[in-house]
Amino acid sequence: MSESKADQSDETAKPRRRQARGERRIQQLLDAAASVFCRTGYTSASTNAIAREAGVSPGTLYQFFPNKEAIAVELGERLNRRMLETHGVVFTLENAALPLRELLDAVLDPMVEFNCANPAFLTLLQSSDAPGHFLEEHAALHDSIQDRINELIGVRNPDLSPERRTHTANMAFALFKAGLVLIIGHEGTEREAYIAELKTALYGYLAPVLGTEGIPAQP
Amino acid sequence: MSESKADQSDETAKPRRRQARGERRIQQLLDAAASVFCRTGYTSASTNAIAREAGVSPGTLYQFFPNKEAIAVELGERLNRRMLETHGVVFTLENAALPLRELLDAVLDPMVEFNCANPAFLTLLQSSDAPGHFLEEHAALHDSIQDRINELIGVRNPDLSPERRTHTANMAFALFKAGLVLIIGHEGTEREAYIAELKTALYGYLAPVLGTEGIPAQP
DNA sequence: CAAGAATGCGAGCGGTCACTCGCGTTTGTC
DNA sequence: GACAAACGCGAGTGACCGCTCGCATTCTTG
Repeated sequence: MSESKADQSDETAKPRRRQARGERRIQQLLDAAASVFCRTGYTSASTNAIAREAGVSPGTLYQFFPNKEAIAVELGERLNRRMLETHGVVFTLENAALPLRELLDAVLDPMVEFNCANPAFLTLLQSSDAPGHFLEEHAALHDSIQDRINELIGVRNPDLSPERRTHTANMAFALFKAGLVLIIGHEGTEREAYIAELKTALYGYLAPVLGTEGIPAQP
Repeated sequence: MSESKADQSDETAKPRRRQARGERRIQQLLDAAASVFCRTGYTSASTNAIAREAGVSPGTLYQFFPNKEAIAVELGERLNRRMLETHGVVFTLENAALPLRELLDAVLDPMVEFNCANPAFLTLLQSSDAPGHFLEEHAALHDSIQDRINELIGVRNPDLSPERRTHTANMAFALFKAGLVLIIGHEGTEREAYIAELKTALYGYLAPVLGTEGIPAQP
């Protein structure tokens, strides 16, 4: 899935040459899948419904994905990749040194915006049903974000024990996801209100651990 | 599907006389359902699996429940009823007047204990898939808890605008559920640690709104 | 252009699931 | 004991779902 054209050393001779049309179809199908997953969740989403939403036949769908699970995995990977691009901008050392209030703005605003624009990401992160291998991918998604938070806390407060740091990172992420559900579930000024509430909550939780002041630049 | 021979006026014409054996079966089936729902989620749980777990045949299951949805609804109602008994003890005026730290202990400890003992409750609260009517029941469950929180905030800080109070109650409940997921997902000292983290988070969030001090008794 | 590969289709296959039905067993009531 | 109602069974039914297959169409390449 990941390596499309690289002749990898060992296995999987993949002589599949995609045409531009094919890449376009894949994108259509993933967009449709995101829409259907959001509406019904992973398990209840039927591949026929995804194909219909994409305006293609079931057979065409299986031209590009070996099975239903692969659709969710590929969608998750793509969203995660785009999320990590946001991460790269967001979890920087400069941001980590900011006063807490500004740090939260700098981290949360892009994250919230991304998730409002791509609600499927939250859906995949939350989906607790789903069979076997999908759960592993799910966990990987989770950890990849978790690590960033963990790292940021470590930079900001190096004296914290690793256990407390992990607990704090886990809880902070969980609180963030909980807030996201409310945020995505509302619109307009209501949404803005919940964004503010989420920041308040995280500020109150993290202030004692990370301090409210910024960190001066190191020599 | 729904009511086959219902005289619809208001009451359900229910000439069904249950024997003690039947009530016992119903409890067995609900226990089995709780177990299966927890393991696989609502959608992926099959009625055959529930019947097997309860040690009865599929036909017997349908002697007591008209369809799969009704099982989840009845289970939700029973758990909610038991939860409300806990609520009654927990959301009292005396508790509302306590210093915030103790208020959180008084409210959260029983709630956490209940949810650890009945993980199906969280599963039903979280289940985002599930078809039509189940979602209404789900929302009702949700609101019934939400109202209690709303009320407690109102008693504690009557000057808060209704909108802010609702936002605060929603967010507090969301944070609680997020913490519960972590708590139920761990055991032993890890679990204790996350309980402490959840209390810290809620304290940090609620302190500016509710105040940290207790409220003296009114004349 | 010709040939082969990639794309596209949709009826249909095997399987699972929610739910039913006919019939046998237990229980309560007179 | 007699009768009806509640309980219990499990093979079976229809619907849906993931996925396949044979065949038609479109693109790339030489």
